[in-house]
Amino acid sequence: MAGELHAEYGEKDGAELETRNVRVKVAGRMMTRRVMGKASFCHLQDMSGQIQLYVTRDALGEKAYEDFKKWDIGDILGAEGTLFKTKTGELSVKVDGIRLLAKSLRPLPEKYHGLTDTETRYRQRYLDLIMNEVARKTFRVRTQVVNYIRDFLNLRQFLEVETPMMQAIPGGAVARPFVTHHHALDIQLFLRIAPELYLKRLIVGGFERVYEINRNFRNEGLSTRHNPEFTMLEFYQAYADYRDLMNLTEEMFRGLTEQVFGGTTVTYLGEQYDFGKPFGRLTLKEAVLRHNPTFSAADLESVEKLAGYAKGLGIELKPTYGTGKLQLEIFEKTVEEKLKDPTFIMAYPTEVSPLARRNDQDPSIADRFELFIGGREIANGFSELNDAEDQAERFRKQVQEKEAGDEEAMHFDEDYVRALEHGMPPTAGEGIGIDRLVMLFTDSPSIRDVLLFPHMRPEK
RNA sequence: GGGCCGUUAGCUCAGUCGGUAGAGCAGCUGGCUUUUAACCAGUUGGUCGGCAGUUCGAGUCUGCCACGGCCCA
Repeated sequence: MAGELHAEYGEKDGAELETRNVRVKVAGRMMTRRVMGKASFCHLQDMSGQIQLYVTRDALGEKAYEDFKKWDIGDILGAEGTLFKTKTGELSVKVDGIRLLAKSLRPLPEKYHGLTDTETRYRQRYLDLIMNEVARKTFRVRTQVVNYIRDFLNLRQFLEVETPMMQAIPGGAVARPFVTHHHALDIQLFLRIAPELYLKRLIVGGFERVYEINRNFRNEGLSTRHNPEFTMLEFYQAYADYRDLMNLTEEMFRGLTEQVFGGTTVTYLGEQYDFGKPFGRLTLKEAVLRHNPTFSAADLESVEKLAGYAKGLGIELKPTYGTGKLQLEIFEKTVEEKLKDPTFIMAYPTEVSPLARRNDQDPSIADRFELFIGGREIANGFSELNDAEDQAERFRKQVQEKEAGDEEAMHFDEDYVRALEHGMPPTAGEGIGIDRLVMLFTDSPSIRDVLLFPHMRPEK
């Protein structure tokens, strides 16, 4: 491959290459071509990079050279010959055999400006990958990130598992699902919005450390941060609590930056984030008070005060909202985007955390955290609710909200409650949005930049 | 869902006041044995996103629609 040749011979000088007479075979797509009568140069591109070919009539013969001149940029060629350096010092192959392996019937985008039209880049990703090094780099980093996370968890005795993508009861998150139908069973099925309830069934089953990296589907609008299908990591560790996971997350992210960047500084959209220093940690209420100086701690416990304040912020309110939901709404409106450096927000209201364990001292809050970086939610974790009766009660509350018209509220999952009745050890679990994480690590402004085939409206 | 911007040759883009649609690259023909945005000469290529309207005349003005981008919800 081209990259290997540059790595091995790029530093050698021309005289040394000539005496060693290194024979090589290369294959790839012809990206450039410069014909000068009886001799030509072109570049072949493969997965590892590019290598220049020097193609001459003298080395190939009249017939083969005439054929070569008819081939187009974009064609896929195989060539063999010996390595040498041109007078400008570029490692090249002096070709004595060349073949057309696949014909390109359509012209490639223009070589200088390349392909910049965003719509074409997303719809015809193959062209984007052929033309843009930045796109190739982005998807390599994506794989690197996922590989690192797998290694990190595998090393700590987590077991990677796969749980149903098609579920009769969509659970584990607050979101509107996609609906489909199973003909043979004649039942309605939902594409999963989260794997959470299945992974915790595995904890009940004795797999005390499990994780899954896979797709979730949510029937929502599209934006620079939302795609209907997206990739989540969820992991669960028995005999751990949410604080253990905060520490684990911090360690994982710090290691990840070192792996991807060789340091702990991440630049995203022109701003720098330091993953080397300890991540910030404060409770949701502390965060709200800090960014809303006119608001007092007592106000945070008053529905009237909260609702009045929220209304002033232009937040749309529903009569079912309690203090917890109102606190969260105010937090999202006034604090979230300001959390630039990695920051854990802790102690979420139980009201908005239907699967999380209540705090032992204050049952109105849950032992839960979210991690924010660059003003965006990256991770969500908590000590899991393992009290079957409390869980049944919270499902009932969700069903009431669903009946009141909230399409995103949860269903009652009887089998999940039954599993909890068999006893689930104290467990902490966490979800990390892989796409948003990759956006951060590839300096991508849109989620579409980190999805190989983002969802688009059909062309016609 | 709302607002703003965009859509002209395969690609990247011009197009003045409403008056016969242009350039570079790619393609095609010819020349050129160390080029690299190769070069030189010649040349082909258009449902100007779609449909209506105004006008003697619309790429250009107006309306509606489609797709995309950004911002907001």
